[in-house]
Amino acid sequence: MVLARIILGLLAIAPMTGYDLKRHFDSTAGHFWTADKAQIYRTLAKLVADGHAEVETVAGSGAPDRQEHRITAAGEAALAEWLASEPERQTERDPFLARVFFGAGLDEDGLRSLFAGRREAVHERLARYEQLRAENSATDRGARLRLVTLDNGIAHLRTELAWLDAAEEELT
Amino acid sequence: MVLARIILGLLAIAPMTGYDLKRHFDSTAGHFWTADKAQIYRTLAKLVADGHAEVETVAGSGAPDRQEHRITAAGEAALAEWLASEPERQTERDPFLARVFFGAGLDEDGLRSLFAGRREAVHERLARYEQLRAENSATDRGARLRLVTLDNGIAHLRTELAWLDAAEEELT
DNA sequence: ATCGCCTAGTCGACTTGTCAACTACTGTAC
DNA sequence: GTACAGTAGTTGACAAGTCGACTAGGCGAT
Repeated sequence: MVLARIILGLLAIAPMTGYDLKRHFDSTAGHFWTADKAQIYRTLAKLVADGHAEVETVAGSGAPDRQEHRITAAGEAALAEWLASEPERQTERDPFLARVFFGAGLDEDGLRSLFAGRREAVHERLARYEQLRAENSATDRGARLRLVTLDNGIAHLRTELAWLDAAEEELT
Repeated sequence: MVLARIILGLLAIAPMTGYDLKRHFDSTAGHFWTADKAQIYRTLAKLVADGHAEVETVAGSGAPDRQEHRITAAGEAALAEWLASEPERQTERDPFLARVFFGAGLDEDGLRSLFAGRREAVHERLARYEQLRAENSATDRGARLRLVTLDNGIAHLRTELAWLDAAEEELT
């Protein structure tokens, strides 16, 4: 459900193919949602079946044909309805924290490498987000809202780094 | 897979019933994982089938019988193996941020109530975590590790509140 | 020329997670 | 005296997400 709405939201910004959507989930939308491409294509098919989107096959110039998906009026209504509805409650799920939680079953070295791996992953993500942040500017309200969610990701990654410092300090 | 390991980890701390596990996911483990009770009972059955846990029926005094699950040696080995294995990569999924991302489709009031709802939910969670934090002390390495993950949750919730302030400020 | 990568999309099998209903007993509040 | 909340567990139907393999053409490098 959420994925269908997010795709609808992306289609509302611009018509896209499943491939384009996948790239968005791997970059601009990656800080709040991810999706497998199989799932993306299936969801697109469902959106079309529900009349929330339309397909137009665009002949690819030197590339495969593109199935451009465009949001319909019904789709826009469904999106607006979702936005105004009660937010779904968040389910926290962090396998890294789970490992730390049970870290007693790990020796000092194992724990250290667990933290080191996390640190690296967070740094990588942070670099990507900051790059993205620098590439975009808040031209209108929509862009400003999108940037603000990116700032959320950046803030949390910085918090994670600070926590890593404190945690490693405390567990010495 | 992760849920099975987390349950194994909890059983390694103390033998438990599915009901006990559910309460843990709703409290002490809730900051890094949640689980539906149907899923918990099914996973427990799988752990028993795999020889990672054993069941013992304890007659309930005035209450229903309890199916106490105890980790086996094989289960402990599986848990240790998981802890030492490559961490699964994190999939960020936040429906609230998704809503903000597409917030252009919402009027000022809708956006305000979206933020207000989040703020309230975060406050509530933070209060729960801080309560938990105050109730527990770091007696040994295991307890220290568990508390440190709780601190992670607290740090992120505080960051979220700060971000909410900044975001609302910026979007005025 | 052949290998790997990018674009673009499809399919089947599978795992994981969610929802709602249902059984069954106890203790407490109204 | 009965309605509700808590303990304890089960089941079926679904929805959501993951993985790997497959087709198919184009482009650049070796």
